[in-house]
Amino acid sequence: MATALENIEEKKGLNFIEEAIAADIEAGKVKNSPTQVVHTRFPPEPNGYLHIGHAKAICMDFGAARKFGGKCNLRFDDTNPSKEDTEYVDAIQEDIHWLGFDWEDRKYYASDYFQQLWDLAEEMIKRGLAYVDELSAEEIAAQKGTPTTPGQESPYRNRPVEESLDLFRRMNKGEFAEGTKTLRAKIDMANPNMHFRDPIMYRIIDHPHHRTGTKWHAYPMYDFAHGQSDFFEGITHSICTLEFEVHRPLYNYFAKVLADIKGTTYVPRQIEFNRLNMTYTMMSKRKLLACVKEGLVRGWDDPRMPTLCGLRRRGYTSDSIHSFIDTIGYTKYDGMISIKLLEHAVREDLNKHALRVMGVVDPVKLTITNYPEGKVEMMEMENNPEEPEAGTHKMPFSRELYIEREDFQEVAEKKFFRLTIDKEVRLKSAYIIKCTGVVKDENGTITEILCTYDPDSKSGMPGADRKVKGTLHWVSRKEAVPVEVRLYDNLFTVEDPSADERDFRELLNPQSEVVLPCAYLEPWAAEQARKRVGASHISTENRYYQFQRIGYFCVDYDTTEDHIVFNRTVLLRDSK
RNA sequence: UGCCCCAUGGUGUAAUGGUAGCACAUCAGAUUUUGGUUCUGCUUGACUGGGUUCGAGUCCCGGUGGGGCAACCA
Repeated sequence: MATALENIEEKKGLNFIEEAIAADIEAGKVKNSPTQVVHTRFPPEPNGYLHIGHAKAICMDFGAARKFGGKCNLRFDDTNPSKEDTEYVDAIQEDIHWLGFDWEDRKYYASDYFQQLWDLAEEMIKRGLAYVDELSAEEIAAQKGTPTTPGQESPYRNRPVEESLDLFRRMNKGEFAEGTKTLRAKIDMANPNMHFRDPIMYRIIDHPHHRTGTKWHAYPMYDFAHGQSDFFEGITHSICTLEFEVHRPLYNYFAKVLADIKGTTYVPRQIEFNRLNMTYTMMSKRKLLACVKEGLVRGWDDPRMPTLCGLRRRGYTSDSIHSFIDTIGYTKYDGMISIKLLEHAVREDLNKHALRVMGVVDPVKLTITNYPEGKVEMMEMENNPEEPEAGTHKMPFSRELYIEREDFQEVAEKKFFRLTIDKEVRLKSAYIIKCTGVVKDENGTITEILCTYDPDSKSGMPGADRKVKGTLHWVSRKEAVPVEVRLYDNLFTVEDPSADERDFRELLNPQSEVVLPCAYLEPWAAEQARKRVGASHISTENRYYQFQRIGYFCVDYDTTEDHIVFNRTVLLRDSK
């Protein structure tokens, strides 16, 4: 049988966590664990939707298991019924699958372990390692001390074991009000690590639990649930973010207690990495929830949200998320990642796969005065120059077209090489045209551009080989399909919204979503988009397009047979 | 004024005591029927002071700077 280590093609390229795991394998620690393979877990709290930061954790947890031939469990960390809900449970599973990971038959809940946790707590009381406290939250906070001053012991700290046991059992019968009693670990009120100052293990919560209903009235705290759940599942490596670093000694303390009671030497190991911070983005679930609840965005899956469902709706592919995560890496340095890196990742992926179409977002009419009225030619266009096998499609060309308003300047600035009076420009996949004049309305706004075309310059003909400085995209006015286009930009106007002293609502970018109700799209693309009606949000068929020379766009879920909606995922790189 | 952690170009990340490399960004050029893509090139880096060593980005000590810890949240 191959050892787990041999499953790694190359030991190089491992990040520091994977190196630690490899070392544990080598040291025989993994073999000593219950399942004898590298066993990780992804432990979301079902109190919100997953965001790009969670994707980083998911790739770590599931990725490490995959890399070492081990397993990764999905475990919902549902120890606080007042915040959690099943709505989130379903969404979380969909997002993990979207990223290409699967927990097989290992979907667990911390609430699966409520009984085991309870029994463990009772055992700890019996061993004199825990006691029921009757101080209020304020009192506990007051006697906890501060990071620089030691705390004081609770007057209930040394009460008889039987008394604590009796009170603890009654805490769970609904006999006491919320906040009146807690179970505390008896450790050390003067410890320099605040987490050792008799941490609360259980508190009373009178709120039905999404899975256990009203069976329990006392619920375990994170510190007394997480590591223990890891232990029950035989987790070898419990990987989490840096803010849990100071919890690790307590994690180890509780693990040792449990191992002693069980009479084993196996204990799970917690390792921490830096969480993802990204410019112009906020990861706080609380604030993200506020954006949703206050209607500041279209919902959890608003294309501006950093949530996985939001990014998906925006047009980000699962592959692009993976490549982004790969490039940012895992370290213990708490830095800030530029959102440009994410955009680069999606451009790189979409460049390879998105179908090229013509869409005019801000149209102005263009008339080719020497082109026959009523004539329509079907021009052939490559679906994807990066992928010739993707084939071609046809689009109609006629006397009256729309081009992009910004592609014309009456008086061209120095580096402008698009359309201007008396100059030639190429209409992509069609003819070379020359501007002869413009028509303006009473306000001086251009309403029509007049051109002539060179009949010998049709794409593919020898006359088309002439060098012209610019190439424009266009659509035929009569055949073009009006579509709604939603242009997206950063949700926030400042690089680091969470560091700003202003309320995050004041930092929202008013231009983060600009809806253009009437952009024009070539008919073939509209036809493709209609195939998306009724498609699942996860499916990728016919979803991603490049509007040539503008950016990448994807069909939005709001699309119906007669109302097509596109989201702008990201602009093309622009070296103008 | 306690405890824990961190420090490599503008940003992020490699190296495992032996030539500081990669990606993104930036800038310049070539190619291009997308000002896209692709290709080429340039510029820019070890927080600081000691120590160990033939040799230190890497190990040790002291500073400095940053992050975390005082929810009955996770």
